[in-house]
Amino acid sequence: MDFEQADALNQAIRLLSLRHRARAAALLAPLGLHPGQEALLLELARTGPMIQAQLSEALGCEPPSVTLMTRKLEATGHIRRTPAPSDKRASIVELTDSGKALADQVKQLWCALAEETVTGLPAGTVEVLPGILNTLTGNVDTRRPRHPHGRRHGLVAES
Amino acid sequence: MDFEQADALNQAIRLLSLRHRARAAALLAPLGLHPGQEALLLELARTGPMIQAQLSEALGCEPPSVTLMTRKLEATGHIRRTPAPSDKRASIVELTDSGKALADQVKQLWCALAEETVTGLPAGTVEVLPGILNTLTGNVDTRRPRHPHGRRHGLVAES
DNA sequence: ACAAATTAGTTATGCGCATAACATTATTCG
DNA sequence: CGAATAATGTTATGCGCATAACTAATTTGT
Repeated sequence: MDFEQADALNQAIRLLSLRHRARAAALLAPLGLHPGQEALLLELARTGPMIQAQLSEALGCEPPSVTLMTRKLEATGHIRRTPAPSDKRASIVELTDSGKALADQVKQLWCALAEETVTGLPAGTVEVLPGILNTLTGNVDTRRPRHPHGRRHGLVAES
Repeated sequence: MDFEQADALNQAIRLLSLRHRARAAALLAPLGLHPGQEALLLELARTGPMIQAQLSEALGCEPPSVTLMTRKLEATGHIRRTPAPSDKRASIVELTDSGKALADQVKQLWCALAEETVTGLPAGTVEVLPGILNTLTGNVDTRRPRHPHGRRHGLVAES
């Protein structure tokens, strides 16, 4: 691949990251949220109470980031952290009532943002887009074991 | 669009941002660069000496970000900032020799990263991918001129 | 059983990015 | 002209994200 093509691609990804995040920030600001925090709330809404290590895995960011994010969301009263009885190292994170309400609002915004994002795309593209993006992500994902040519989009839980 | 679809899309964009940036960081680290800085070097290599305001526009980030990034790249000796003779407010930014050499190395990495990123994509997808991503970016870009259509599809108006 | 290795979480630090408030210089216009 | 306005850049501050170094708790292996 020549540099022109490569640069167009990398630049496009970088710009999409910046603008999509900026747009998310603008939408989330009225709710008192910063971009990144919504993902944590949505994950808790989807999966229920969980350990920070699981959050780190689900969100795709490192434990220290989770520590700081949960601390701030706890300070604003949207989540609660309680020590896990079965493991004295771990702390269980869960949504408070205000956190649940906020997550519902985020869901609304999230739909609006997605629709805004894909406006004007060629027919049929919207359906395959998430798959394409996930393929790209998988290709550069260093934290999760690489499946060389594995065609299996495993819906199976890994042991 | 229902929440499942919207979430899949937004989440996919967020994760791609994180992982692509992380992969870029891993590739750039041996060169002593942090992700984001490579874009500045490449822009200077592409366009030649320019004002910080132009860099801000080209990179799609705000002037204070440019101030800090240029300061750090100047400290590491890769760029040079000289006062503009025609405009006492502005400062001209340009690559030093070491900066030019570094930019060339970045170009190599950038090609490798792009190829790695698009591995395994359906035939024909690679060619249209940058265009798709740019469409998405344009749809959520608040700093650029609004969509050519007068029609505003956004659900949240920013007065 | 107990030392070694792993795992959960935190603290410290640094970068890129943002907004807000500000100083300085250019430009526009009454 | 001179005053209002716009543009360039900086400082201060804050968030998300990262890595490195650390503590404390749990699991493993012999």
